[in-house]
Amino acid sequence: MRDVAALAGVSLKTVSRVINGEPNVSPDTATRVQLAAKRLRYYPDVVAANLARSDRQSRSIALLTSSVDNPFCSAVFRGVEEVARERQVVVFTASTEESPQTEEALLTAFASRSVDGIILTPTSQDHRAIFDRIDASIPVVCVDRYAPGLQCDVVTANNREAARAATEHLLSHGHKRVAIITDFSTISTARDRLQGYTDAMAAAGLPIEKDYVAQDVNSEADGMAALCALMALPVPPTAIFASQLLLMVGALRGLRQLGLAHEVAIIGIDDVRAGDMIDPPLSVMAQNPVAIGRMAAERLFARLDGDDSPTQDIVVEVAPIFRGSGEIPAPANHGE
Amino acid sequence: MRDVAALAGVSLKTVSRVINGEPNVSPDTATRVQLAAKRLRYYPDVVAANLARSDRQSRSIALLTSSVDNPFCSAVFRGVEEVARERQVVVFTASTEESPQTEEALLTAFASRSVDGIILTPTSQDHRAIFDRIDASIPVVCVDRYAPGLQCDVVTANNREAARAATEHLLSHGHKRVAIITDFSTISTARDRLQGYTDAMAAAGLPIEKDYVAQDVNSEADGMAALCALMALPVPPTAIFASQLLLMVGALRGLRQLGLAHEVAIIGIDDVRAGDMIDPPLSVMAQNPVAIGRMAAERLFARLDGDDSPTQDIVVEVAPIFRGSGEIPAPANHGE
DNA sequence: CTGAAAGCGCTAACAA
DNA sequence: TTGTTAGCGCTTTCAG
Repeated sequence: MRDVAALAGVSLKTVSRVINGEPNVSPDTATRVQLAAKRLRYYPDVVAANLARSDRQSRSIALLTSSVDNPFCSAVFRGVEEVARERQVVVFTASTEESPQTEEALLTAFASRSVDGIILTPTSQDHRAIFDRIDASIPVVCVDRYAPGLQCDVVTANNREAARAATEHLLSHGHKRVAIITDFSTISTARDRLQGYTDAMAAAGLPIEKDYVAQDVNSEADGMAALCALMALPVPPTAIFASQLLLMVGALRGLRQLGLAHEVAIIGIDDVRAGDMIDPPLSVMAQNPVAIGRMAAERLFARLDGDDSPTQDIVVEVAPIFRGSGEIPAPANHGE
Repeated sequence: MRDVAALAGVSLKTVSRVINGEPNVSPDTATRVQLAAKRLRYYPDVVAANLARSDRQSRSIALLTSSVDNPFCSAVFRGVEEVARERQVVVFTASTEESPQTEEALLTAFASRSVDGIILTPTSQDHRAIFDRIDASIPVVCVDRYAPGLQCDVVTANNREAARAATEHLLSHGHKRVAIITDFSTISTARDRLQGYTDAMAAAGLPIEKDYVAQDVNSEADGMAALCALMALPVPPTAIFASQLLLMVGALRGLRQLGLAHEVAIIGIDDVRAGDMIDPPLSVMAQNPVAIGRMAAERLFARLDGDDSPTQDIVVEVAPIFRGSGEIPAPANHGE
């Protein structure tokens, strides 16, 4: 920058003005500076500029999800990226692996880099300690889940209702023995979905069999294992509600392996690529993760723009897609 | 930091020393500083620190892929993230959308943020202009594809061989009319795969029918459209090689819609989640995108560590997974 | 072992 | 319209 100023025969401040398109620069001074910058291949250092700038915006945000590799998370990322790009904001991304320690380390790392805001899929049960540090200064928006003790905007799917509708759908096909396979109960999403399942069962006057509730299942492999355990029960379920994409895939693989893929009904949450071509075609309650990501980013930018209204809980509806796997009827001799 | 120094009754430099764990600080001065830092909830600003530091490392890298939402890309990201995290380096990610303009804008944005290095899935055909700016200062590693005129480390799959093997596999099941559906020919990966297809056809003494080469197909929807066009030919192909994940899914959907999913053989590149449960089960040449991402990151960090050996071309082998869709034999009356 | 001064690349506030 | 001075939060250099 010094060199540019020298070559153009102006002061540093004038260069700064030209670079930033500030007014009050004579056109020919401006062109002289631009030429000099071009010749010297000068590009401003936005990091240094942001350090000096009084509003101290870094024009960067951080997105923390459970794994960048997870299709739901990367679709959320997609939505976030779209709105960030419109605002010329870049985004750091990292995976928490559902580990509170990793989450805290990442949060600290990004806060130290003075990101303007954070979009978080919270892992920890208690974020107080972390947010003692971040809270005041950096706006946070939670996405997909909320966190106890964390007062911030939240964007989630209507998990409870989606789970209720999914379960009810199974019940409407004559099933009475409906099992649920669900994620870590530390995750609000999993708790809400379990609640929706419970709601539907209660509404139908059916008891909740403890054996039919497979909790803390968190991977495709575990989903398959959980399914096998369910089917090995003395009185196995006739329908399965898999409360997460990976669990659905794992469970269905289990059913196929047991030769039950066309006997036992299964419905999941989140759509899978090519889910229509799977045998049997997947019935799912489809979230719209890109929209969820967009909304979270919009909320974050609103905060950055000075919105200090009370925190919002944005709930996004979930769309049923019934393709077959969830419409397998209960066996005729269901009376046992 | 000033406040910490004041509270601890020491100079700025001493605080800096304690924070960075530099030697030559008496233990009790150190604890005094640490206590003060804790009390004041002081956390260093790593951005400002990096600005002042002579080596000027930002401990950040950028990853540019076609879309963060693409399963191949996010798996690469996963690999990159794993090795970046080991080094306490954060990563910016962004999608180029296969647009050279977007790519250039992102490259400039990240260079202006002085990332230490860049991992890139190149879109442009000519990167000279961009790299005039970046080349000297910021190491770049290409991943998945290489770019003409770009002298840098590259990590790709063995695309040509994978395509050759896939095509040969179809030929070995008696097919003679084998079509290829492939991506933009500006993409090196697509060109190499087309070459592999050509290799296999030539080795079998078969001509390349222009009509059987569907190029510049770049989405699931377009893949389906391309498939339908192929099957509408007077003499349609009996086997399809889909040179990319999304194209395979689109093409298969087309076959299913035409009721030909069990008549026409199809083999793809890249595995799809639940590909084993699709009807028919997918035969694919599976890349290992996480490994590719890891290797790219390792190469980048080697450069950052001062490795100035000649640029490397790392080629990763592709693993065949034959599950059914690629083993459908040619029809008996294949004579004409 | 510790501190004072200078400066990283840039912008803010004010002056000319 | 332009330039000067100070300073962002930190590290460096060199002197104590």
